[in-house]
Amino acid sequence: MATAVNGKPVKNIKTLLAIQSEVQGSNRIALSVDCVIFGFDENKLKVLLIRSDLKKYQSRWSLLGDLVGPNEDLDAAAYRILKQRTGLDDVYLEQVQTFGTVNRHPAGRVVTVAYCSLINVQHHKLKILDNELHWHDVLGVTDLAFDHQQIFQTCYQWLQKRIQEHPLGFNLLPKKFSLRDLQNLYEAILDIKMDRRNFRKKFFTMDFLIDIKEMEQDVPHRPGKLYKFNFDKYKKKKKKWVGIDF
Amino acid sequence: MATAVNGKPVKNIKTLLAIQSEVQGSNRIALSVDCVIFGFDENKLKVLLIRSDLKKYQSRWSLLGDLVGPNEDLDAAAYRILKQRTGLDDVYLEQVQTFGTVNRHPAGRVVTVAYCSLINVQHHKLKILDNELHWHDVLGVTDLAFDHQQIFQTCYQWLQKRIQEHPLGFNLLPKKFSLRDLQNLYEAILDIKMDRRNFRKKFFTMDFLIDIKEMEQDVPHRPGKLYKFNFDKYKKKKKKWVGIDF
DNA sequence: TGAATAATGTGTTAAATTTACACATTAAAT
DNA sequence: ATTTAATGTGTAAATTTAACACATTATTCA
Repeated sequence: MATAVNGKPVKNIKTLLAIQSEVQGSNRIALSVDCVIFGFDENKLKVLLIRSDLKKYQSRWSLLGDLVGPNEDLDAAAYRILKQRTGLDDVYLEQVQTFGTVNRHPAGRVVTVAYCSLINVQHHKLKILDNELHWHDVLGVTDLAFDHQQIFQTCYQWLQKRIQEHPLGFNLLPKKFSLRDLQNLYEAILDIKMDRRNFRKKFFTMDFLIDIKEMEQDVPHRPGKLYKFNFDKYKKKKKKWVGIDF
Repeated sequence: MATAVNGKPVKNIKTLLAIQSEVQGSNRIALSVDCVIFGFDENKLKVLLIRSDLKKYQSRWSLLGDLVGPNEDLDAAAYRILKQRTGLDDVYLEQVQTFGTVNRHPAGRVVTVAYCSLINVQHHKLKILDNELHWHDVLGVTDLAFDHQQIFQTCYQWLQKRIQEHPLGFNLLPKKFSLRDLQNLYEAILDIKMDRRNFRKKFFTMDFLIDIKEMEQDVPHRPGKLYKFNFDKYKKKKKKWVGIDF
């Protein structure tokens, strides 16, 4: 902040106290976090939704959100909401975008920050089911409450881009996984089919997969090899991408 | 928002009125926008900074920021600040990230949303110079006030990535530009040297440059051809990028 | 027990893209 | 007219991507 407050320029040098009065004054806005929690199950990308509390939107599904506390870090609020709603912590969680249109929420001025998370549906069973919390197939998500459809779309597109540039996907898989598991994941998130041979070649060339010399169990066909992702090696290699492309 | 407010779960169905009381109650936070305005001049990337108002940070440079008004759209606040500080509108402006650590600002709890802008220094002379507003070479920016160094770094990295995926750069150039102008721009923003022949080939292959059959004037060497960017063609072609790469 | 099934695992080749690099051309300056 | 300092063009090698086929392995079922 600088020499103007809420549009009114201030010519004289302001003291800390003067700015404090502005910060503590009427220039305050309700701030919320909305979590778009993606999961992967039965080779499909899912998203967690709950029923909206507002009667006007009673029949609508909405994202998992809550107000940010006055003494709560923004990131902490996102993790709190995820924990409260699902009982889970220690999962990947990233800020995506802030939505701040004046009339986006019927209860008044609420600016909301969208966060994304990816969790493994099978390995993280939901412990809380209030407000009909459950997984929805992302391809069938329509007509969400408030501006949540827009927030969801933004996060879905963000995820599709992000997963091609960072190894997010491995947080959705068990520690040991087959290349088929990995490909199913990418195909589900990107909603495309990929060539199995080229997909393998791609990941082997990247050289972040560790062959753990184990095979799949209890599959009704030839079992595939199992791999682990080499996070340490990835962190060291992080390449500086240069390549104009639009 | 859903069935919890500020960490306290709410079991019964809440009415719109009840939620309104939360939104209008004490759960409100000062919200600001900080603009990181990049410019290009003399083949160098610059950024606009002003002197901080706070005595504690008197000698520090800071970003252009202000509180968001209770009835002001978030994007509108960013454009207002840019306009107020520079007199300019109709420029490219994008949201980058929100910073919400509790103690990030000495005046109290202020969550800030960072926006980026790219303007042409030579063609947009600053009309307002309060608080020693002027262009700083980005490579020499250190020790900004508050957490502005972190915000600046985030925006700088964002810009370097963004300019490789979207034709932002053309907003920095005059409508007619030479390929040398374009390359200088990319080299300045990415802080690297590029091969002139391959750079040309890249942009000609993209096929978004229009040869306007004019030459540079008043250059102390062989004048280069001038081009325009074909924004219409770009909008139509926008490709869906698929290519796992990390 | 062995044939059918449904996966995994491995190349190979052509096309496209990226990288490295060299020389002729043009206008201005001397 | 010569020098200078750019622009403008092209080619060849290396790398990456895309399209595509067949042998292998474990299971299932007749």
